[in-house]
Amino acid sequence: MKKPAQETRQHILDITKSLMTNKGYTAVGLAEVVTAAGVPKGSFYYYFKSKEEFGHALLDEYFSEYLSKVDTMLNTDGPAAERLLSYFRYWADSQGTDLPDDKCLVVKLGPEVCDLSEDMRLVLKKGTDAIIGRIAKCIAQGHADGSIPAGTEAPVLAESLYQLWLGASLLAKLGKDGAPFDTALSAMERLLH
Amino acid sequence: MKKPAQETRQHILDITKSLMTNKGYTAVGLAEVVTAAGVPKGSFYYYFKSKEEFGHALLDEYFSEYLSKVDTMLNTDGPAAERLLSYFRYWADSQGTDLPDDKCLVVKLGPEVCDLSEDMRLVLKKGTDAIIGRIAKCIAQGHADGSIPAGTEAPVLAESLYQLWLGASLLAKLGKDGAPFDTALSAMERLLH
DNA sequence: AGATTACTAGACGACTGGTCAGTTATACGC
DNA sequence: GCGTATAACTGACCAGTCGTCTAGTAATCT
Repeated sequence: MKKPAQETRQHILDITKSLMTNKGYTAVGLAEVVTAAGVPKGSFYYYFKSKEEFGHALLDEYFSEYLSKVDTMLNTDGPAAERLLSYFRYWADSQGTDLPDDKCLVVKLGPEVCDLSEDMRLVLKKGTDAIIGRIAKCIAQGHADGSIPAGTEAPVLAESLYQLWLGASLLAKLGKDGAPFDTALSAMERLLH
Repeated sequence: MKKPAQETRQHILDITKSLMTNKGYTAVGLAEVVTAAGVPKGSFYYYFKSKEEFGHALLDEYFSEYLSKVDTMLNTDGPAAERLLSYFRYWADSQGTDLPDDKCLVVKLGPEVCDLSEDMRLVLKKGTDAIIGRIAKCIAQGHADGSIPAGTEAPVLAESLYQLWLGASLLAKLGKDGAPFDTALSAMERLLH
């Protein structure tokens, strides 16, 4: 009957992600977490030393998954400009109204938890820096292969694009409508040329 | 000894704004609100029928103040491009690390409360639409007076800029650092020309 | 069998948003 | 001026939930 070590811990993390995505960090209580995961309440503190460490782990997990997804998307063949475009098309698709999962935790949890815990803030900072780094790398490749005209330094342009799409996600969330992504897409095209 | 009608209500709203800005909606309990405002707990429910209505009022208040500030900034003399620039310079200044007040509630509370209450979501939606509207109007004036070259329709460009700065605020919050605003400023300049 | 690790039940005190009977202040009729 | 009706306001209290902890059981290893 014994589960492999840490499998339960992972299960809690997996199950809870969509809970957090929908309701936020503070609004989701431990009781809800353990019920959803089908884990006894008392066990929670065996796997996590506090709710904060739990949130920390959740964010860590999220970024590592997200970054590996980004890496596969940005490291395919073809012109860098096209790869970049397909990444942001994926962004628009996944953040659209419907799907419950895969939502951007940076937008949803970032503002809430970064003031609650310095630890979580640092995870968010490191994660977003990494994402911008991947975008910057792809832009630099675009400069090299000629698919993206030079003009703005890759890291700066990358941060601009990320900001733009973060803001678009926020507006899409507030409006329950994917239209802001069209706006972001067109602005991005202008920034790239 | 009697206070003018609704003065206490207003006082609660005023005092609480910075609390919410720093800790978030769910994380701030009624007890903290009433203590900070120096108002008896029981009175809270005389002025507000629920915490949700209170949050609703807080956001309403925020947008009305913010919009009037934007209006005075965007309705001065001079070329529209300059007025626009001064608005976003104010944005960068006010959202910078130091000042406790005047923080953008759209970034801080938006993602958290829009899933908690449809009412609050609609206030946020209406408010952000209004802000974008003011920016769009200024851009249109810029098209007319020649200070902003034509190329992108004013409403679309306005939404792009707002997205960009919203995202910059989020990154600035996560990094406790105003650098993202420089990035946004330079991206904005490219979008405007 | 004994030692060690893996896991869990349940209760802890503090605190949550919310209620309402009761008190205090104002307004009005005489 | 006084009595009374009405509005303005309040604090003790509610049921429920919060995150946390500890004493304990169950499983595994030596």
